[in-house]
Amino acid sequence: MTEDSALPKTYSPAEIEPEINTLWLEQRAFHAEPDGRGPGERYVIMMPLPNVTGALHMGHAIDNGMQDLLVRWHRMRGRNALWMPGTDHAGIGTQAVVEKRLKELEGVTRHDLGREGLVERIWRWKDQYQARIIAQQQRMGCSCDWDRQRFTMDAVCARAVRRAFFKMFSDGLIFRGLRLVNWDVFLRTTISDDEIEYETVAGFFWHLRYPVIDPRSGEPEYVTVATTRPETMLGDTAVAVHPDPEHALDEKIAETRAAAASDPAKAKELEALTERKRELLPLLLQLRDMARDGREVRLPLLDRPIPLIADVWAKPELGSGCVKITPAHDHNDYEVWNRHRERIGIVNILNPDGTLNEAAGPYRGLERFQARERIVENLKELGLVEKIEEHEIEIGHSDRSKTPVEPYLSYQWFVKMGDRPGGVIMGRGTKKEFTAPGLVQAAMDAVTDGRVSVHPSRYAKTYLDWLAEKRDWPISRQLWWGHRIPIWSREMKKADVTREIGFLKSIGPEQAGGLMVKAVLPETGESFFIGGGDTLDHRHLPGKNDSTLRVEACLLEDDAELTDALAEAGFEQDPDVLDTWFSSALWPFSTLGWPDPETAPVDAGQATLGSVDGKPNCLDYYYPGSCLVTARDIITLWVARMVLAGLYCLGDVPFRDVFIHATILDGKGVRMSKSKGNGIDPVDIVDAYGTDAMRYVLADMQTGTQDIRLPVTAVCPSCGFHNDLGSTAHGSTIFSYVCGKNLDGSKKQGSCGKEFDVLGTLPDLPQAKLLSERFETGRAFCTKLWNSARFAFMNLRKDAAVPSPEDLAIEDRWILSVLSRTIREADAGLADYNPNRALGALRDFFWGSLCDWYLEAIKPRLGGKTGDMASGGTASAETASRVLAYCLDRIFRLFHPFVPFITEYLWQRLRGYAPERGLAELAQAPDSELLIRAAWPEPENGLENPEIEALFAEAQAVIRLVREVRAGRGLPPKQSLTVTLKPPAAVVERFRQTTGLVIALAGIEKLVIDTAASRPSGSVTTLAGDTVIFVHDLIDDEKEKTRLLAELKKIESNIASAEKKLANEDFSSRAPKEIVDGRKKRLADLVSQRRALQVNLRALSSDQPQ
RNA sequence: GGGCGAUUAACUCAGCGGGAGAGUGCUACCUUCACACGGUAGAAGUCACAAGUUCAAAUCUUGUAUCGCCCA
Repeated sequence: MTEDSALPKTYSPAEIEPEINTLWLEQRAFHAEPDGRGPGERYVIMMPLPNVTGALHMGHAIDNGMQDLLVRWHRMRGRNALWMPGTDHAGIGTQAVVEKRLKELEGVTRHDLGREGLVERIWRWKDQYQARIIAQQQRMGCSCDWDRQRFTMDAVCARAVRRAFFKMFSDGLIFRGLRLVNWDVFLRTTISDDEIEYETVAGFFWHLRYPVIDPRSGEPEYVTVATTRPETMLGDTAVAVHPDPEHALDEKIAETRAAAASDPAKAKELEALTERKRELLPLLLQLRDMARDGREVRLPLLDRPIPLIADVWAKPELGSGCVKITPAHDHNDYEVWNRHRERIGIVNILNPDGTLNEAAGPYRGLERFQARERIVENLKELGLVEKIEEHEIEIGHSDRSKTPVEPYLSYQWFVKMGDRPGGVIMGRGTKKEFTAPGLVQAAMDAVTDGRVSVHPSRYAKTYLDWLAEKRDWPISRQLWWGHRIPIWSREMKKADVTREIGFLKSIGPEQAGGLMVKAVLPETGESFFIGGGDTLDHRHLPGKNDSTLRVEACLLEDDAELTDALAEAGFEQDPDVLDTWFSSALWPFSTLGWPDPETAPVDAGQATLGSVDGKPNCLDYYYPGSCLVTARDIITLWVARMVLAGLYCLGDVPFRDVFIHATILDGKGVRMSKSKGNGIDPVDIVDAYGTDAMRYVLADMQTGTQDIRLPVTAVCPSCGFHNDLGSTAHGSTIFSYVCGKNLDGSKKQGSCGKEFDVLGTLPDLPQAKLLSERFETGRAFCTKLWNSARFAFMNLRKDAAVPSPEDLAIEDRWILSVLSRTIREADAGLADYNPNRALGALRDFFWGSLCDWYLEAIKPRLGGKTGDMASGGTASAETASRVLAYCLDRIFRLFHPFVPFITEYLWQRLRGYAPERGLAELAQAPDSELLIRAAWPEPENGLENPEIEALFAEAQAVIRLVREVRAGRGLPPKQSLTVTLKPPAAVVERFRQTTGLVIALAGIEKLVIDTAASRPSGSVTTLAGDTVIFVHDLIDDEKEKTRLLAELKKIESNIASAEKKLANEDFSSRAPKEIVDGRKKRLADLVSQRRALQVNLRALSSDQPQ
């Protein structure tokens, strides 16, 4: 190639990125297949599947960026690297979004469309968003195997879900139970704890009076209870008082007294408590005795007698000291009910849609908040409202529908997570089968014994703490979008079971293997497995002959013969679907075709999961995987469940490592999210700065300790002014801003002052695009990489001869040495999940060593003739060209996982400019058609040379000092200088070796090296260690004398402190020898510097030549 | 209330027992032929606070304050 065909002058990511993407996709560069590489040579990452609720955000950008970094690194290291992409159906999230849109755009509800109709609409939504997500991921350079992408509801995953459920059901790990759940009255489904957003709002404490039934003499007429939700009183089944109020109060008083010692505010509280004890305790004791006596109060409005009970949930230091108990509508009260089941009942007053049911008597049919008003009004009329206090309350809102969540009593399906009698067989039927005490324990053990290691390790504690509670996992959702629970059930008399399900005996053996029937006695939860087909066994059914049993049939497949037969016999399929996490938990192996990759029903055009050409199938080959990469908020939800699902289904952990990366925050340290108006779309960043720039910055900020703060900039849609949201004033809403308006009301120059919105939901305001200027660093880096490559390409000699070791100049040997150390450091950083460390090492090498020093050093060699070489010896333009080509080859490879597009693009050109890039016996650099498949560089121990590095560092010091003199005096760079070096005789040869370098890089015209030089008149003197540098013809001697005296003073102060340190007996005797020696050396250096300065000063004073 | 993390230059962050670092920003000079998204040089920090351990503390221990996250 010629200089004419050099790179374009400017780096333009928008031009090169699509071209490179096409190249990779055409070459199927991301595709992975089982081959001969052994278990230690495989690298597998299952993408934490983004859900199809919406587009990707910066959280996905960091998550995918980290995964791609690891996958590209391991792929280049020669691993058979599979990165499995896919998307998650996100049951509630997606259904909520689609339902909301239906209502907004078409004014219809899901009940208008019906189950099938709604599901069909959601599939359409999913197709649209899945395509968008994949497009986003491809723009981010994700090197996933697109031939294998999965969706949690596709045929392969659905089959795995069905199998896992059937297996768990058959093992007695799945049961149906009555539980108090978080109910979303808008979506009419239960939601998990982590789908609730808590918000503190102003509310009230209503103090209600419940009349005591038949009060005896001296007894109170009323018991007062306080509540924030008065309508729940309709479901009250008891009033509780503390069983030992005196002791409880004393404890509280003691605690407050201790705190009051240091906090004056507590003193007041202490006083109030003491007062309360004096006034209230007698009443509480009396009520406690009444409770023990079995006395009752009358529930107003419904006129229902309810018992007084003694329970520790009643806090004597709060409110009236008594608390109403509403087991069906409050989690704490539910626990109270569990403790007093024999005395108190449980009454549900709500319908699924949030209206009151028949248990609410006269209030039935009212919406919950209407009922509240009516009830308070009626109680007031009866004189039963003692007082109303203002009170801040925390209200949980469903983060899907934004409506207040109601605790609600309902039947749900659960997985038993705790230890089981006889244990649980894990990986049944596999070679790795073992018995664990229970599912959760198995998952805990895997982390405790190191089969799964968490990075950073502190997150292992989060994982273990959460699992240690061993809570059962609620898996049913009252939704239509998801995997429907494969249970058909009906109730029947125990005596009739044999006759009623006898028809099941007639089914064929094939279907029988996919059928499991269980009978449950609802009152106690006792159950018995009847089995399936021929094995039906009715001998040990629970309950009495006239008991009603619930018979549950679980089907492995939707076999039409079976479902028809069941329907005919009055069985109905459960209407609920499974929690999304149930299918996500199987992701590490459902994607690989579990339970049988050979028959996995992959989509048309996809790579098969079964065995090809005698190679292992994907499941055998790629399971267990290598690493799970995710953010920490998902540890409990997902990581733990994947581990236990993998152990349960396959007997082995799903991955060896868990890499928890940073969370993306905005400039104020607030978690970035679309709904908060601070969410940046990664595609906007890519448009503005390029993918590589984005990835570079994210990798550079991933350190393992800090979260990633990205100050958010809004680009004004009216004038294009960049507004930092942290310092811009809001407009008419909290999601709008005024362009250029500072928080103090002043206006920034160049701004238009018009209002804009950042959410895109305010109809009257234009929406601003959100960026972060933090990414400029990344673009600057890419530009530097581009320009340095451009320079190199213009100078590389295609036909350059391979240098032999003696051809190498000092700068050649130096850069090769530094490069090898850099590779070592980059590897260490990557292996330690510290991209910042790896990238830092690479950048320091590329920018700080290669560009700043090596390229500058070889410019004269590249441009000049053989006789015009900068650093003497046998160095030549050809040698420089070869070394440079080798360095570029290494650099492109090393940076590739971080900035894949630009490196691949430059690699493609480099192959033309320098087809041969190895250094013969010194170092190999085999070519590769694609950089993505090129071999990862290894450190070259033979090239590392500490002596050369030290020699080069000495030359650098001299160069820097001369530059400092130049800059300090404002001399133009063009002005050539005459310099005399006066090194100690012992090291003079060292400086002779680097003369050429110093001349070239310090802009020196004439350099004299003379161990006996005296200070030339008018020269500036400076010191590099104990070498004196004279820069000629610059100043008058008096000024120089003053300057030298100042410098002498500084050195003497340093000497004093060094001497003091060494004189300290404790230091010299106790500190390690190398530290003490280091100090001694430093002191010696200082002393010789002082001597040199003194010599110069004498020369100035006496005017005598030295 | 319990747990985890953070607090280092104006900003964003490294360093985590032995001379305070980087990038951005700032100042001065430089459009020299790869790069002004650049180069050279420079200014800039009681390493949150307090006590302790140590010959030596930004670094280890304890406590305090502030901020963030997770769990109840």
